[in-house]
Formats: sequence, structure tokens, C-alpha cells
Amino acid sequence: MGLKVYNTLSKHKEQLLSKVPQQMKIYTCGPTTYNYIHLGNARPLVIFDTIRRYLEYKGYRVTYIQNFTDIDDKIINRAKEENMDPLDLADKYIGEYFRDADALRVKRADVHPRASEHIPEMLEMVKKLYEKGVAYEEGGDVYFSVRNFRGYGKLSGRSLEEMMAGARIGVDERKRDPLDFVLWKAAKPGEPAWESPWGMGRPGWHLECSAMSIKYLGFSFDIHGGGSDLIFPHHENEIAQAEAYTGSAPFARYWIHNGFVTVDQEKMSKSLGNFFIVRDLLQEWAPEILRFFLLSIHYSSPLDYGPGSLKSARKSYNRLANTLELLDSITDGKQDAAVGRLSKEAEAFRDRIASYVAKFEKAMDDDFNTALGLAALYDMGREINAFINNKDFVPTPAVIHVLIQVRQCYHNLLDTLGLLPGEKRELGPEYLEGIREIALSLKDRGDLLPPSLPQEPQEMLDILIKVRQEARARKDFQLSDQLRDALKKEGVILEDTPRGTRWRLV
RNA sequence: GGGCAAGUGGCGAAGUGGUAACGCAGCGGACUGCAAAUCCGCGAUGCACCGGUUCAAAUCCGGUCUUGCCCUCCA
Repeated sequence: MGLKVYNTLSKHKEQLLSKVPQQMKIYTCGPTTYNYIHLGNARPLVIFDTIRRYLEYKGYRVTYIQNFTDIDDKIINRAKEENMDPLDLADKYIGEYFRDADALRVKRADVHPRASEHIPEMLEMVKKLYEKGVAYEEGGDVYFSVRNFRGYGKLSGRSLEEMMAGARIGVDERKRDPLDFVLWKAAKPGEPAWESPWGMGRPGWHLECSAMSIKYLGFSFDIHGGGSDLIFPHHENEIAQAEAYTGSAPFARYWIHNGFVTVDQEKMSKSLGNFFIVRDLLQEWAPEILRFFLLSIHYSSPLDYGPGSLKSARKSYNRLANTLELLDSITDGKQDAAVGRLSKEAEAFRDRIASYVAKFEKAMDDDFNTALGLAALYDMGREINAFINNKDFVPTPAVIHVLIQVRQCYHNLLDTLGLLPGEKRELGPEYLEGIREIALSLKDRGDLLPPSLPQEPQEMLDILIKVRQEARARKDFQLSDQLRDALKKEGVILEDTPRGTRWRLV
């Protein structure tokens, strides 16, 4: 037993052992905040949030840090277009980021450090690297010299020679080697800038993650995560800076990288224009469904987004949610009194549930295999549905006792994946008119309706459901079917269960 | 050109040596007044292709083809 994880640094699946027992220190690269996030940006958020939740489930005390890049060319350019201060623009989109991330049930990090608030820490690193002779200055810019850092390329699995050979043309002439990267950039007019020994300027992109992760987690923390497009050069450079700075290794002990979201097999990205904004998707799809979709395959595989994928995800997810609803309907308001003996069947049921919990944990222990973990939940759900819907089901106190425990457990596993159903979608005011029309069509059917109709869509619907119940009791199936069909056209689906009629929105 | 992944039923996707999970879609049945939900059953004689190792391979080795990502800002 024990956790295993694929470590990009070693290119192997390894035992995941935290530096300090029962504590896990995690850093992930957060977004550059100049725009709304798209589905591809959302994937690492949800994945690393799930990893964090699972580690907490396993009893780890997790310290989770995720940065915001709020100094960057893209932000500066965008700010110019909108005639805004770059830092204000970044601040605005950090707010928008939280709206989407919160909706997707991504728990807030312990600290969300911003580059702009850690200039002194970064300058401190640049100075030390400069003193050590690993960095050099050229016209106000400071570069990191990759030749002076042994081990450059160890994360991305390339030798310096290979990379030099493949280096693109158009190399900046101020660099001594094409792969050298900027630590500190001389300021251009109108850009945010800070004082430094080399004049006014701003930090290079890679520097912030090294400086901030070390500040909040200490050198040699447990897990560093991000999208696999960050392996080179971003993470490679983070390692180079941090390890040259401290003169020790490793900067981070395990590197975890997620695969991309693709559209028609092509990477979803802003430059290709094939991206879907999370905010837009949330107009049509419940956040749990987006999250479910993102967790439906292993984190390291590419995830293809197509027209049918969220529809299928919704069906699958509803299956899981239905089981929880069923459990709730049986256990809600029931006293948990462990009295009476359990039947053989109920005992066997309880044991099978336990075996599926073990299956879930085994799946998640093995490199956070959420796809396999979900399969365990389906198995568990089928077991629960069958047990409760069985003709011979009798909710004795002893059975209720077991079901309360099972509910707790099932609930807990869904929560570990961040997949608890949200509040039932409300019947918005936009439904009132349609439902009212249906009610009014019954005017000539005698005393089916109360004298005055309510103005609340929910109350309106309740009346129709009651009318239909009465019709069914009289075996007036023509009317009851007519009502159900009419409501379906308005987007309200009715389902008759042994415990009454329930409704849901399409 | 170099580096890294991947190719499994109609679709999505697990499975890294012992004979193909799971979900969606489909079909048959049970339940239901009918639906829905739910349950049961059916579906790859085969895991890109060729060759090899082995008592045994989707799983290991070699080769071929195809696809994606990285080598430039990018989750």
C-alpha cells in the first residue's frame, strides 16, 4: 500500500513519500491573469485540487500554494489596449478567476502569492545568482547562464547540446548562449518597474515561482505541479535558478504534469482560437458536470472536448448523483439507532460497500487514477441502488443504521473528488409564464385548480403536480400524461417514484 | 530534425505478464397505467501493424505506421 505517483523528474512512477511524515507541501503554477480562464486552464486547477483533497482524505496536512502571475507582457499589452493600469487589470481578472474556480469547487490555496508583491525576494535571488557568477548583466537585463548550471535539462530530458542544436533562429543577441533566460528585464517606458542594482526593471517570468515557492514552502518541498507545456522552459528554468541559488538539490521532490484539453485532437489554446471560456460553459452546464468531465480520464492523458462530451458527462454524473439522492431520501430525518439484528443480505451488502471503498482508494493511491476511482463509485452506486430498490427491502432500524453509514461514506468519497451535487437548480421566474399557461388550460376542467393562482413558479408547479397526482389516482391517464408532456416542453421533467412525484429541470 | 507521450468494442476510457473494468449510446427482459429512474442480461475470439521472448503478452523486446505535445508566450 501507499501512494504512488509518476514523477516527471525521474520519468518513473515512484512511492510518494512526503519530506515530513503526514505533511505535504504543494506548489502549482497558477494563471497569468489577463483574461477569463478557459477549459484548458481549468484542468490543472481541478486536477491538483483533487490531488490535494485526496491527500487530505488520506490524513495529510497539506500546505497548498498557487501563484498569480500579475506582471507579464500579455498583461501589459492588454492593459494598454484597455487603457488600464496593468496591476489593476491583473487584479480584476484575479477576481474573475476566483468566481470560476469557486464554482468548480476548487478550494482556495493557503496562499495565493502574486509576483508583484514579491519583488524583494526575487531581487535577492538575482543578486545572489549574479554574485555566484551564474548570472550576467547586459544593458540593464540580467540573464541566467545555463552553461554555468550543471544539470540543465534534467527535467525535460534533454542535453544542452541537443537543445542548442534545436534552438530557433532569432536569438536575442544580448544572450551569451541561446538558451540563457532573463531573470530581470530593464524597464521600458510606461511599464511597471521596480528599482534594482541594474536600474529600473521587472522580474522575468520564471523567477517568481522559484522565489515564492521557496518562501512559502521552503526549499525542497514535496510536489510541484502544472501543465505539461510548462516542463520546458518554465519548470526547467525554475529548477536551474533555485538550485543554483541554494547550491543544493532538489528544488522540488516530485513533479506532476497534467495533459492538455484538446479540441478535435488539437491543443485548446488562446493562440489557436479554439478555446471555450469556463464562464460561458457554466451558462449551460452545472459546475459539477464540468468538473466530472475533467476528472473522467487520467490526469496525464490528453482530454478531447467535443460536442457530445459534456452531454455524456452529464448522464454519467447524474447516475452518481441519483444514488446519493436515493440514499438521502431513505435516511433523511431518520434516527440512527443501532438496534436489532442485521439480515445476512444486509451484512453482505455492507461488506461489498467496504470492498468498493478499498477499490476507490487503491485506484487513487496509484497515481491519482480518478477514472478508475469513478468506476469504483459506479460499482458502489449500483450496489446501493439494487439494495434499496429491491422488492424485499425493509428499512428496519438496523438497516437504516447501515444506510446512514453508507451514505456518509459515499458522500465523503464524492466530496473527495469535489463532486457533491450542488443545490438543486431553482425554478427561475422564466418558467412561471409557461407553467401558468398549462394551468390556465385546465380552467374548463371544473374544480381542478384553486380559485387564485400563485405568482411563484415553484408553488405553481406544486399545484400542477398535485392536480396530476389526483388525476392519476382517478386513473385519468389522459390528463396526467398531457400535463407531464406539457411540462416537459417547458423544460420540467416529472418522475413518478414510489415515494411520490419528483421534478427536475432538463 | 531532436525530446516526450499515446494508438483498447459505435463513442469515451481503465488495465503494464495469467487470459479485456467502468461510463455513454444500442438491443432484450424486469418494474411502471405509460414514461422516467432503477435492476438483470447481451456486445471487443481480440487491444494500430509485423516479428520476437515466454508455458502464458493488450501488457516485455525489436521494427513499421499513425496521432498529439514540447523544442517560442501558453495550463
